[in-house]
Amino acid sequence: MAQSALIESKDGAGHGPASLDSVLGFHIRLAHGAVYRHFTETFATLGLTQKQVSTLWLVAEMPGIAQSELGNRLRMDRATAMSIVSRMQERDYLWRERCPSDGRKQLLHLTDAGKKALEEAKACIKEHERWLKSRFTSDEVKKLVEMLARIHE
Amino acid sequence: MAQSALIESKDGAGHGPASLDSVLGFHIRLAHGAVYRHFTETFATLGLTQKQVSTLWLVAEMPGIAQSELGNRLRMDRATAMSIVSRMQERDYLWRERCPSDGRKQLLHLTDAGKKALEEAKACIKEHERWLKSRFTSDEVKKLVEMLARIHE
DNA sequence: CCTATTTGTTAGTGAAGCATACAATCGAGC
DNA sequence: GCTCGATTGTATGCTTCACTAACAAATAGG
Repeated sequence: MAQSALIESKDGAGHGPASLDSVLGFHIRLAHGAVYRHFTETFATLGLTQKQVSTLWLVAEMPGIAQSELGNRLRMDRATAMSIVSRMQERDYLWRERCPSDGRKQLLHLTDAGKKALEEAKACIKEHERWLKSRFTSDEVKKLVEMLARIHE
Repeated sequence: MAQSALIESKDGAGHGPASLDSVLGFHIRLAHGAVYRHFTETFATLGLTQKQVSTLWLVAEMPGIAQSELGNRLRMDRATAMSIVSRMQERDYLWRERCPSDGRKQLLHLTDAGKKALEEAKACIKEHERWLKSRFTSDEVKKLVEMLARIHE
Protein backbone atom coordinates (compact mmCIF):
# COMPACT_ATOMS: atom_id res chain seq x y z
CA MET A 1 0.00 0.00 0.00
CA ALA A 2 1.00 3.58 -0.23
CA GLN A 3 4.40 4.41 1.07
CA SER A 4 3.60 7.44 3.00
CA ALA A 5 5.41 10.66 2.57
CA LEU A 6 5.33 11.32 6.26
CA ILE A 7 8.75 10.03 6.93
CA GLU A 8 10.59 13.20 7.53
CA SER A 9 10.10 14.05 11.11
CA LYS A 10 11.18 16.48 13.71
CA ASP A 11 12.78 13.92 15.91
CA GLY A 12 14.65 16.27 18.09
CA ALA A 13 11.67 18.13 19.45
CA GLY A 14 10.77 15.54 22.06
CA HIS A 15 7.13 16.41 21.83
CA GLY A 16 5.74 12.93 21.49
CA PRO A 17 5.78 10.62 18.51
CA ALA A 18 7.09 12.21 15.36
CA SER A 19 4.85 10.55 12.83
CA LEU A 20 1.44 8.97 12.90
CA ASP A 21 3.07 5.83 11.57
CA SER A 22 5.04 5.38 14.75
CA VAL A 23 1.98 5.37 16.99
CA LEU A 24 1.18 1.85 18.13
CA GLY A 25 -2.44 2.67 18.92
CA PHE A 26 -2.89 3.92 15.40
CA HIS A 27 -1.86 0.57 13.96
CA ILE A 28 -4.10 -1.30 16.36
CA ARG A 29 -7.00 0.81 15.19
CA LEU A 30 -6.30 0.26 11.51
CA ALA A 31 -5.71 -3.46 11.98
CA HIS A 32 -8.94 -3.76 13.87
CA GLY A 33 -10.73 -1.89 11.11
CA ALA A 34 -9.36 -4.21 8.44
CA VAL A 35 -10.30 -7.29 10.46
CA TYR A 36 -13.73 -5.88 11.18
CA ARG A 37 -14.37 -5.17 7.51
CA HIS A 38 -13.35 -8.64 6.40
CA PHE A 39 -15.39 -10.15 9.19
CA THR A 40 -18.49 -8.23 8.17
CA GLU A 41 -17.99 -9.31 4.58
CA THR A 42 -17.56 -12.94 5.56
CA PHE A 43 -20.62 -12.82 7.77
CA ALA A 44 -22.86 -10.88 5.44
CA THR A 45 -24.91 -13.95 4.60
CA LEU A 46 -25.26 -14.97 8.23
CA GLY A 47 -26.02 -11.46 9.36
CA LEU A 48 -23.97 -11.68 12.54
CA THR A 49 -21.48 -9.25 14.02
CA GLN A 50 -18.29 -10.00 15.92
CA LYS A 51 -19.92 -9.24 19.24
CA GLN A 52 -22.89 -11.42 18.44
CA VAL A 53 -20.74 -14.38 17.43
CA SER A 54 -18.58 -13.93 20.51
CA THR A 55 -21.70 -13.91 22.62
CA LEU A 56 -23.11 -17.08 21.11
CA TRP A 57 -19.72 -18.75 21.35
CA LEU A 58 -19.21 -17.85 24.98
CA VAL A 59 -22.71 -18.94 25.96
CA ALA A 60 -22.05 -22.25 24.19
CA GLU A 61 -18.81 -22.69 26.11
CA MET A 62 -20.39 -21.73 29.41
CA PRO A 63 -24.07 -22.61 29.39
CA GLY A 64 -25.92 -20.83 32.16
CA ILE A 65 -23.45 -17.94 32.27
CA ALA A 66 -24.98 -14.81 33.77
CA GLN A 67 -25.46 -11.74 31.63
CA SER A 68 -23.13 -9.75 33.84
CA GLU A 69 -20.39 -12.36 33.54
CA LEU A 70 -20.81 -12.36 29.78
CA GLY A 71 -20.32 -8.63 29.81
CA ASN A 72 -17.19 -8.95 31.93
CA ARG A 73 -15.60 -11.49 29.67
CA LEU A 74 -16.38 -9.65 26.47
CA ARG A 75 -15.64 -6.26 28.01
CA MET A 76 -19.08 -4.83 27.56
CA ASP A 77 -20.96 -2.81 30.12
CA ARG A 78 -24.38 -3.95 31.26
CA ALA A 79 -26.29 -1.83 28.81
CA THR A 80 -24.34 -3.07 25.81
CA ALA A 81 -24.56 -6.71 26.91
CA MET A 82 -28.24 -6.17 27.42
CA SER A 83 -28.88 -4.95 23.90
CA ILE A 84 -26.82 -7.71 22.29
CA VAL A 85 -28.42 -10.46 24.36
CA SER A 86 -31.85 -9.03 23.62
CA ARG A 87 -31.13 -9.01 19.90
CA MET A 88 -29.99 -12.62 20.04
CA GLN A 89 -33.09 -13.49 22.00
CA GLU A 90 -35.35 -11.82 19.44
CA ARG A 91 -33.76 -14.01 16.82
CA ASP A 92 -34.41 -17.07 19.00
CA TYR A 93 -30.72 -17.82 19.27
CA LEU A 94 -30.70 -17.84 23.05
CA TRP A 95 -33.04 -17.65 26.02
CA ARG A 96 -32.84 -16.21 29.48
CA GLU A 97 -33.46 -18.15 32.67
CA ARG A 98 -34.02 -16.43 35.97
CA CYS A 99 -31.38 -17.76 38.35
CA PRO A 100 -33.03 -19.82 41.10
CA SER A 101 -30.31 -19.13 43.65
CA ASP A 102 -29.91 -15.43 42.85
CA GLY A 103 -33.00 -13.74 41.53
CA ARG A 104 -31.05 -10.83 40.14
CA LYS A 105 -29.20 -12.83 37.58
CA GLN A 106 -30.31 -13.96 34.14
CA LEU A 107 -28.69 -17.19 33.06
CA LEU A 108 -28.15 -17.59 29.34
CA HIS A 109 -28.57 -20.66 27.17
CA LEU A 110 -28.44 -21.26 23.43
CA THR A 111 -31.52 -22.50 21.63
CA ASP A 112 -31.19 -25.20 18.98
CA ALA A 113 -31.34 -22.48 16.36
CA GLY A 114 -28.57 -20.67 18.21
CA LYS A 115 -26.40 -23.79 18.26
CA LYS A 116 -26.96 -24.26 14.57
CA ALA A 117 -26.13 -20.63 13.83
CA LEU A 118 -22.97 -20.92 15.90
CA GLU A 119 -21.87 -23.97 13.94
CA GLU A 120 -22.27 -22.06 10.71
CA ALA A 121 -20.51 -19.08 12.25
CA LYS A 122 -17.58 -21.23 13.31
CA ALA A 123 -17.12 -22.38 9.74
CA CYS A 124 -17.03 -18.75 8.63
CA ILE A 125 -14.62 -17.91 11.44
CA LYS A 126 -12.32 -20.61 10.19
CA GLU A 127 -12.22 -18.97 6.78
CA HIS A 128 -11.82 -15.55 8.31
CA GLU A 129 -8.98 -16.71 10.51
CA ARG A 130 -7.28 -18.36 7.59
CA TRP A 131 -7.37 -15.04 5.75
CA LEU A 132 -6.03 -13.22 8.79
CA LYS A 133 -3.35 -15.69 9.78
CA SER A 134 -2.04 -16.15 6.26
CA ARG A 135 0.22 -13.17 6.93
CA PHE A 136 2.09 -14.89 9.72
CA THR A 137 4.00 -17.96 10.66
CA SER A 138 2.50 -20.03 13.43
CA ASP A 139 5.14 -18.75 15.83
CA GLU A 140 4.20 -15.20 14.94
CA VAL A 141 0.52 -15.91 15.50
CA LYS A 142 1.33 -17.25 18.92
CA LYS A 143 3.43 -14.23 19.76
CA LEU A 144 0.81 -11.85 18.42
CA VAL A 145 -2.00 -13.41 20.43
CA GLU A 146 0.15 -13.31 23.52
CA MET A 147 1.03 -9.66 23.06
CA LEU A 148 -2.55 -8.64 22.33
CA ALA A 149 -3.68 -10.47 25.42
CA ARG A 150 -1.27 -8.36 27.46
CA ILE A 151 -3.21 -5.33 26.28
CA HIS A 152 -6.73 -6.43 27.08
CA GLU A 153 -6.15 -8.58 30.11
CA MET B 1 -0.70 -16.05 1.20
CA ALA B 2 2.46 -17.36 2.59
CA GLN B 3 3.40 -20.63 4.11
CA SER B 4 1.29 -20.31 7.15
CA ALA B 5 -0.01 -21.28 10.04
CA LEU B 6 -3.15 -23.19 9.56
CA ILE B 7 -2.36 -25.06 12.65
CA GLU B 8 -5.86 -25.42 13.88
CA SER B 9 -5.47 -26.97 17.27
CA LYS B 10 -6.86 -30.30 18.22
CA ASP B 11 -10.05 -30.17 16.20
CA GLY B 12 -9.65 -33.06 13.90
CA ALA B 13 -13.20 -32.77 12.66
CA GLY B 14 -12.39 -29.53 10.84
CA HIS B 15 -14.98 -27.44 12.61
CA GLY B 16 -12.85 -24.42 13.21
CA PRO B 17 -11.00 -23.23 16.29
CA ALA B 18 -11.79 -25.01 19.48
CA SER B 19 -12.05 -22.11 21.88
CA LEU B 20 -12.79 -18.44 21.59
CA ASP B 21 -9.41 -17.79 23.19
CA SER B 22 -7.61 -19.26 20.21
CA VAL B 23 -9.22 -16.87 17.74
CA LEU B 24 -6.78 -14.17 16.70
CA GLY B 25 -9.52 -11.79 15.56
CA PHE B 26 -11.10 -12.03 18.99
CA HIS B 27 -7.95 -10.77 20.66
CA ILE B 28 -7.56 -7.97 18.16
CA ARG B 29 -11.08 -6.86 18.95
CA LEU B 30 -10.57 -6.92 22.70
CA ALA B 31 -7.20 -5.19 22.47
CA HIS B 32 -8.69 -2.49 20.31
CA GLY B 33 -11.51 -2.04 22.79
CA ALA B 34 -9.08 -1.62 25.67
CA VAL B 35 -6.99 0.87 23.73
CA TYR B 36 -10.07 2.75 22.62
CA ARG B 37 -11.36 3.02 26.17
CA HIS B 38 -8.08 4.32 27.53
CA PHE B 39 -7.84 6.74 24.63
CA THR B 40 -11.30 8.10 25.27
CA GLU B 41 -10.47 8.51 28.94
CA THR B 42 -7.23 10.31 28.16
CA PHE B 43 -8.92 12.60 25.66
CA ALA B 44 -12.02 13.34 27.70
CA THR B 45 -10.84 16.86 28.47
CA LEU B 46 -9.90 17.59 24.86
CA GLY B 47 -13.07 16.03 23.50
CA LEU B 48 -11.38 14.38 20.55
CA THR B 49 -11.72 10.86 19.21
CA GLN B 50 -9.06 8.68 17.65
CA LYS B 51 -10.36 9.35 14.18
CA GLN B 52 -10.42 13.07 14.77
CA VAL B 53 -6.87 13.17 16.11
CA SER B 54 -5.66 11.01 13.23
CA THR B 55 -7.32 13.39 10.83
CA LEU B 56 -5.74 16.48 12.34
CA TRP B 57 -2.39 14.76 12.51
CA LEU B 58 -2.48 13.62 8.90
CA VAL B 59 -3.58 17.03 7.64
CA ALA B 60 -0.73 18.57 9.61
CA GLU B 61 1.75 16.18 8.05
CA MET B 62 0.37 16.66 4.56
CA PRO B 63 -1.13 20.13 4.26
CA GLY B 64 -3.37 20.36 1.22
CA ILE B 65 -4.21 16.66 1.25
CA ALA B 66 -7.47 15.92 -0.55
CA GLN B 67 -10.41 14.62 1.41
CA SER B 68 -10.41 11.44 -0.65
CA GLU B 69 -6.74 10.81 0.04
CA LEU B 70 -7.34 11.36 3.74
CA GLY B 71 -10.04 8.74 3.59
CA ASN B 72 -7.75 6.31 1.81
CA ARG B 73 -4.98 6.67 4.34
CA LEU B 74 -7.21 6.38 7.37
CA ARG B 75 -9.34 3.69 5.75
CA MET B 76 -12.56 5.61 5.82
CA ASP B 77 -15.04 5.77 2.97
CA ARG B 78 -15.99 9.14 1.54
CA ALA B 79 -19.08 9.54 3.68
CA THR B 80 -17.22 8.88 6.92
CA ALA B 81 -14.33 11.16 5.97
CA MET B 82 -16.89 13.77 5.06
CA SER B 83 -18.60 13.74 8.44
CA ILE B 84 -15.33 13.81 10.36
CA VAL B 85 -13.87 16.62 8.30
CA SER B 86 -17.11 18.56 8.63
CA ARG B 87 -17.04 18.17 12.38
CA MET B 88 -13.46 19.40 12.52
CA GLN B 89 -14.41 22.29 10.30
CA GLU B 90 -17.32 23.24 12.53
CA ARG B 91 -14.89 23.42 15.41
CA ASP B 92 -12.62 25.63 13.31
CA TYR B 93 -9.80 23.11 13.44
CA LEU B 94 -9.43 22.92 9.68
CA TRP B 95 -10.68 24.51 6.48
CA ARG B 96 -11.38 23.31 2.98
CA GLU B 97 -9.89 24.77 -0.16
CA ARG B 98 -11.27 24.01 -3.58
CA CYS B 99 -8.45 22.53 -5.64
CA PRO B 100 -7.50 24.93 -8.44
CA SER B 101 -6.21 22.19 -10.74
CA ASP B 102 -9.02 19.70 -10.08
CA GLY B 103 -12.32 21.26 -9.16
CA ARG B 104 -13.67 18.05 -7.68
CA LYS B 105 -11.18 17.93 -4.84
CA GLN B 106 -11.25 19.68 -1.51
CA LEU B 107 -7.81 20.36 -0.10
CA LEU B 108 -7.53 20.38 3.67
CA HIS B 109 -5.53 22.66 5.93
CA LEU B 110 -5.32 23.12 9.68
CA THR B 111 -6.32 26.40 11.23
CA ASP B 112 -4.22 27.89 14.01
CA ALA B 113 -6.74 26.54 16.49
CA GLY B 114 -6.37 23.13 14.85
CA LYS B 115 -2.59 23.25 15.15
CA LYS B 116 -2.91 24.17 18.78
CA ALA B 117 -5.39 21.38 19.43
CA LEU B 118 -3.09 18.92 17.71
CA GLU B 119 -0.18 19.95 19.88
CA GLU B 120 -2.24 19.29 22.99
CA ALA B 121 -3.44 16.05 21.48
CA LYS B 122 0.11 14.92 20.81
CA ALA B 123 0.98 15.40 24.45
CA CYS B 124 -1.97 13.21 25.39
CA ILE B 125 -0.97 10.65 22.78
CA LYS B 126 2.43 10.50 24.36
CA GLU B 127 0.89 9.59 27.69
CA HIS B 128 -1.47 7.14 26.06
CA GLU B 129 1.36 5.46 24.18
CA ARG B 130 3.40 5.23 27.33
CA TRP B 131 0.53 3.40 29.01
CA LEU B 132 0.15 1.08 26.04
CA LYS B 133 3.81 0.36 25.41
CA SER B 134 4.64 -0.24 29.06
CA ARG B 135 3.65 -3.86 28.48
CA PHE B 136 6.38 -4.48 25.94
CA THR B 137 10.07 -4.24 25.32
CA SER B 138 11.07 -1.90 22.54
CA ASP B 139 11.83 -4.89 20.32
CA GLU B 140 8.37 -6.24 20.96
CA VAL B 141 6.80 -2.89 20.10
CA LYS B 142 8.67 -2.89 16.82
CA LYS B 143 7.57 -6.42 16.04
CA LEU B 144 4.00 -5.69 17.03
CA VAL B 145 3.76 -2.60 14.86
CA GLU B 146 5.25 -4.51 11.96
CA MET B 147 2.79 -7.38 12.34
CA LEU B 148 -0.21 -5.10 12.71
CA ALA B 149 0.87 -3.24 9.59
CA ARG B 150 0.81 -6.54 7.71
CA ILE B 151 -2.88 -6.74 8.56
CA HIS B 152 -4.01 -3.30 7.50
CA GLU B 153 -1.68 -2.64 4.61
C1' DC C 1 -19.45 15.69 -27.96
C1' DC C 2 -20.55 11.63 -25.28
C1' DT C 3 -19.62 8.65 -21.64
C1' DA C 4 -17.52 6.69 -17.61
C1' DT C 5 -15.03 7.77 -13.50
C1' DT C 6 -13.77 10.43 -9.59
C1' DT C 7 -14.92 13.42 -5.83
C1' DG C 8 -17.72 15.55 -2.77
C1' DT C 9 -22.23 15.97 -0.60
C1' DT C 10 -26.56 14.65 1.71
C1' DA C 11 -29.63 11.49 3.94
C1' DG C 12 -30.76 7.35 6.13
C1' DT C 13 -29.75 2.89 8.55
C1' DG C 14 -27.62 0.15 11.96
C1' DA C 15 -24.28 -1.48 15.51
C1' DA C 16 -21.89 -0.17 19.62
C1' DG C 17 -20.41 2.34 23.66
C1' DC C 18 -21.62 5.20 27.34
C1' DA C 19 -24.37 7.58 30.88
C1' DT C 20 -28.30 7.80 33.70
C1' DA C 21 -32.17 6.46 36.15
C1' DC C 22 -35.01 2.91 38.08
C1' DA C 23 -36.57 -1.63 40.06
C1' DA C 24 -35.66 -5.96 41.99
C1' DT C 25 -32.71 -8.76 44.62
C1' DC C 26 -29.16 -10.03 47.70
C1' DG C 27 -25.92 -9.63 51.71
C1' DA C 28 -24.17 -7.73 55.90
C1' DG C 29 -24.89 -5.67 60.19
C1' DC C 30 -27.95 -4.03 63.77
C1' DG D 1 -37.03 -8.74 61.03
C1' DC D 2 -35.17 -4.50 59.34
C1' DT D 3 -32.39 -1.05 56.98
C1' DC D 4 -28.54 0.12 54.05
C1' DG D 5 -25.45 -0.54 50.36
C1' DA D 6 -24.03 -3.24 46.42
C1' DT D 7 -25.19 -6.04 42.46
C1' DT D 8 -27.94 -7.14 38.43
C1' DG D 9 -30.97 -6.37 34.96
C1' DT D 10 -33.83 -3.06 32.33
C1' DA D 11 -35.25 1.07 29.67
C1' DT D 12 -34.10 5.44 27.41
C1' DG D 13 -31.38 8.62 25.06
C1' DC D 14 -27.07 10.43 23.06
C1' DT D 15 -22.86 10.07 20.31
C1' DT D 16 -19.49 8.09 17.09
C1' DC D 17 -18.77 5.52 13.29
C1' DA D 18 -19.36 2.51 9.10
C1' DC D 19 -22.02 1.59 5.24
C1' DT D 20 -25.44 2.37 1.43
C1' DA D 21 -27.73 4.91 -1.99
C1' DA D 22 -28.62 8.73 -4.55
C1' DC D 23 -27.22 13.02 -6.64
C1' DA D 24 -24.27 16.92 -8.59
C1' DA D 25 -20.07 18.77 -10.31
C1' DA D 26 -15.75 18.15 -12.48
C1' DT D 27 -12.54 15.44 -15.03
C1' DA D 28 -10.59 12.16 -18.41
C1' DG D 29 -10.72 9.42 -22.53
C1' DG D 30 -12.64 7.96 -26.55
